[in-house]
Amino acid sequence: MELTERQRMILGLVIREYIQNPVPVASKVLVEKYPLGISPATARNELAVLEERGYLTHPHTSAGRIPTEKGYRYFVEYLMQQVELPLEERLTIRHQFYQVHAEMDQMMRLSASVLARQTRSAALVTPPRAPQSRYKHLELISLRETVALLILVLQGGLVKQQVLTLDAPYTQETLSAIAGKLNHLYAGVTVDQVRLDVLGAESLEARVARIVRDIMTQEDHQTSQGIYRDGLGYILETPEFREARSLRQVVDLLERGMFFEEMLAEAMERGGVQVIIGGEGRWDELADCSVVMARYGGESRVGGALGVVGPTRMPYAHAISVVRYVAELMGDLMYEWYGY
Amino acid sequence: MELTERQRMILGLVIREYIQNPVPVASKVLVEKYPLGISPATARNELAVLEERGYLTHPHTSAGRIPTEKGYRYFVEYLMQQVELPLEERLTIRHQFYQVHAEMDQMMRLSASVLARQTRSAALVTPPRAPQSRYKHLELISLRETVALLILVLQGGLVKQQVLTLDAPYTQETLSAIAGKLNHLYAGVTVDQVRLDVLGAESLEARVARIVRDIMTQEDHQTSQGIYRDGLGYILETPEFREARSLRQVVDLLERGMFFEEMLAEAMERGGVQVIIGGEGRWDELADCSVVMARYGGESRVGGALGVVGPTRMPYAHAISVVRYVAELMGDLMYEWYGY
DNA sequence: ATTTAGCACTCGGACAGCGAGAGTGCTAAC
DNA sequence: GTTAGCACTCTCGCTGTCCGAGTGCTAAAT
Repeated sequence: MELTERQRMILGLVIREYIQNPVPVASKVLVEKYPLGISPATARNELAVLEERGYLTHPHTSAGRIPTEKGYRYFVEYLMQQVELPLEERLTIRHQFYQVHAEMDQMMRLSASVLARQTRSAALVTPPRAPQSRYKHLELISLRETVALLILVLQGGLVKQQVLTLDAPYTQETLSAIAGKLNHLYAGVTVDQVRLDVLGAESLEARVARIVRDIMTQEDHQTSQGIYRDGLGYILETPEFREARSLRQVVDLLERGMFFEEMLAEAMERGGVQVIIGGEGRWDELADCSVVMARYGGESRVGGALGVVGPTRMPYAHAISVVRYVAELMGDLMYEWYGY
Repeated sequence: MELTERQRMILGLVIREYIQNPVPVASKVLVEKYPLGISPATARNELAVLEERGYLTHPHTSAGRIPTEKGYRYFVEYLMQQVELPLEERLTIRHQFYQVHAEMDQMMRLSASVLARQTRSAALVTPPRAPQSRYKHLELISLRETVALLILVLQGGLVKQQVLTLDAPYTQETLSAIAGKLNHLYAGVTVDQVRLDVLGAESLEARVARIVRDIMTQEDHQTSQGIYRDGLGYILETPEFREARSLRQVVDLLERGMFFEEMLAEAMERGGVQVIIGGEGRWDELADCSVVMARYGGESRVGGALGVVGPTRMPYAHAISVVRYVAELMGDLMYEWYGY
């Protein structure tokens, strides 16, 4: 039931050929283009076997073969040789990262842009998230007499802000005092350790503390907020989406980015670069798409995900290399900046 | 050379009809659908005049009329009656804004989403920008021994952050002292008033001050950073873009959002809701698109822009109402939060 | 037992021709 | 100025035909 070496060879060639140019590949071009030392007839026999096994298929009787999802899967799993990204490309990418300021938002935007450009696919980057956010520092800054800006820093350097309308004028000193008090009280706590009962119920402290708790709660539960996207346009370039079929669906999906959270969960578990081909039966909208994604963020539990979305007919080897490299780069920088 | 009342009437009807369903409108359907009290032949004569004048065209000899850009322009300028948004719709929108936390990012995301959904078009929202950023407050928070988080608040509540790697361990107290010193020194200054010479060249203060200056400089010059987008998918739904022609270009343009900055400049000048039809000769990529945009942000000089991008065949009256309403709403909230 | 040559067969895509239908422009009458 | 009538034009969908590509099968060759 196993495939022979030659069959594997041929399968690989068909897929490579098809990825390179998206027309069904015929037995003839196969033997002409590659020195297999067999005749078209033999190739046809082998192709027939591969089709029977479910790795290839036929658009219609008198057409060449195109890969099935199973075919791609086999290719990615066993046939594709993992190459490290060529030095030149690594340098191009690395170079761009050097220009970025030490700020998470900028880095994510950049990552998305780099991924998109290098793979000519749509790219997504989610912000890093800790499983449990922890209080680090609070700051209250008076903007006007009765309006203050609340800045909450969570462990790991995530900064949240909110405007606060006060019921009475407060000086900066009073505000700073309140912030100082809460900083002392809440240093390092998680959301369920935020105790409100020690504060006067109607005091400003209590109100601020409630807001802090709300923000932390939101942060722990929120999904698909602040995802960075880029290269949506590339999707439109791929021939398979020229005739908009489910294109709208795909773009919608990318805009919402919901599925990504789900996939993220798994990527978190498994680690390494994940390849999801044709929605893998679970995401109908991604029927003709593949997703290559990876977690970034070192050994610790705080991290995010990033990846690209393209047609199933995607240069997997290259995409995987790029995704892996960018993920590593982001991980390194995060470590450098935040220490995890 | 002026149009007669009846011609204006007919032009309006043709455009309305065409907007409602995108097939060339024929003389016959015109007289059948609307009680003009004229025969198809008369209508044809009038249509011929309108075509001669450049308000309408013909895809081919035996087809009905479709509006030209000039036609749309005339429509928007003189024929379309400006209606206020129906109460129900206003409530729907307003309701959504009540759920938002008092935070700029969230509000912009929400605005984009609301605009997109209500107009079924792509929507863009730029962040508010002051012509000159002013220093408000600085905070240095120790993350680890040799890593600190720099948080800079600009006048108006814009928060910038950056990670700082220190050359030696500093305690939180030392950092706070430095921040306090700079806060005292730089209260309310613009970027060109940031003086570095009063600080020891090699001190951490000086380094922080330089970073502050850099951030402010960047903020004053940066363009099209942090634009929020939504509803890109709607573009794909419009029949005129079904057959991707310059679709790619349009999507690209939206992703980069560059043109928006340019348009913003003008919108800033003129005020009110701007309508740019078919790129108006200046943006080729927007050939079949129209943009409805407005400035938000009260009388003061700090504000941003928001708008929607759809096909030239766009329900202008509605789009304009929605854009105006959302702009007002954002302006109000900003005033409430930040006082301008 | 595998490989190969040969050949019939099938299917899609391009092309041309055709007819129907829609809608105009023109002319002449109202 | 308006309208009826009519010829004319152009698109669109349908049909039939042809061509070429590529397969699957069979029988011969290695």
